Amino acid sequence: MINTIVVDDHQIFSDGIKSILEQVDDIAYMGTVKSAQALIRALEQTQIDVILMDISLGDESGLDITKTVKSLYPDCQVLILSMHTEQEYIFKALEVGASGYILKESGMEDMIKAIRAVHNGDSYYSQEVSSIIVKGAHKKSKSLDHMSIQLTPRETEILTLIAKEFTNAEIAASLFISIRTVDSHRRNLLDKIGVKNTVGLVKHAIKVGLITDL
Amino acid sequence: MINTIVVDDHQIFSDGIKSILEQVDDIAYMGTVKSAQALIRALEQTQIDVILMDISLGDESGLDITKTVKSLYPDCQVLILSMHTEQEYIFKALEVGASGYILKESGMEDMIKAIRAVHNGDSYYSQEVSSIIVKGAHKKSKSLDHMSIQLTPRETEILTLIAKEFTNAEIAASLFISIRTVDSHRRNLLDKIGVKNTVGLVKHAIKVGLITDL
DNA sequence: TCTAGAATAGGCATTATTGCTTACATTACC
DNA sequence: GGTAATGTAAGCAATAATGCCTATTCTAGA
Repeated sequence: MINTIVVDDHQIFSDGIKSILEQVDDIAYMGTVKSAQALIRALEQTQIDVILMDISLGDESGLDITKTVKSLYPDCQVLILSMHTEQEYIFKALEVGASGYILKESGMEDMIKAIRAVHNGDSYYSQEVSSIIVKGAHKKSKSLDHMSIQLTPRETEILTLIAKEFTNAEIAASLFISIRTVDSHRRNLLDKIGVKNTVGLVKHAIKVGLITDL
Repeated sequence: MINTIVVDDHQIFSDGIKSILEQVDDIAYMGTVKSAQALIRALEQTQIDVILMDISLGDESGLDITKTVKSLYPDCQVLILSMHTEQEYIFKALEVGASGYILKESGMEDMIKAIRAVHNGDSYYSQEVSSIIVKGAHKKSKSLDHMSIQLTPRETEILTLIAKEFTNAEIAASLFISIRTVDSHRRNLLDKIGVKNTVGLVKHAIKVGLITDL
């Protein structure tokens, strides 16, 4: 049985989904929520397998919600239901961790197949969406192998100490340099590695094997 | 060939070490430094296998230096040369990552055996030190299995988001609670997990498998 | 019913970090 | 001899995190 929940603030549309899903044996419709807040609450209380997410929510972005949800509940699959065919939306959806993207104009067969697919751990994109992805794919072939970020020896030293829970002041004291220098290195590291804070630095240090004992 | 360096500010003593080591075929004496600063410089320039560390350095603690060095150069082994037989010193040395601890009153055979042992990845403690360790061992049998820190569901959510590079403000927005609440949770996490900053939180999150994709 | 734990939230102070920018010395390489 | 990279350091501002404390609400369990 696949537990599903709908995130949508268009009453009529979600009613339609409900009546469709209730006719399908292996899919359980657990309800509709109209806001991110309500969704989080529902996830905390109920075991949800697949979220049917409307991408054009009122003031909140369905994509942002997706990102948060996937962070908290990675096992919960998100299927985007959208009216938008723009590449930007579709790729953004992929980035934030959605497992599928179908258009609201798709048929109910499409949606049911998609729900089963994403619950199964696969991805699902409807015909139109697939062709859009293919078109834009070569542009977005950015290197996912960021293993090859070149740090200088000094930067490596600094990063190692950061990942050992040293503060900048402690690093400065250990290496006999000014805190300002450690500051500079730290900022350069954020830039080079492409993360936004200490957390990202630590994860990179672990990723590249700079520290082994967690 | 085992490259060794001596950290000691007692000229006569280090001269003695030098003359002993120069008579040993498989051990190279690379010099003596009198301060942490000089040691770090030397490590940056030369491949050092074993550091012979005087624990009773003038104003700097050999133990603190050891900790820093082991953080930066985990493959570099530290052998403590000490006059102190107090349990406290010995256990502290173990904690900061020293591989061996011998007393200055030990014979040169002891020291040479110790250098070879730690270079080989083993530990080495002279007779007296061993018996002191055994005496104090049962007291210090603290649980190394900190896998069993019990976090509440909410704390787990917060920690997950922290480890995903969310700031407190972003977490607050995601979960629809006040920043102050996230603050509180964060402080409780630091307490519970027993770490001093965000870095420690992230590493714990990884350790217990809260986040899988680095 | 009383209590302990959990989640919530705020006050207040201090320290740490990030963001943006500039600068200088050294080394290595062309 | 010029140039790029590296390591060093700082000014200045804003945001984030940490430390220590109190307090309220709610719920589960004794």
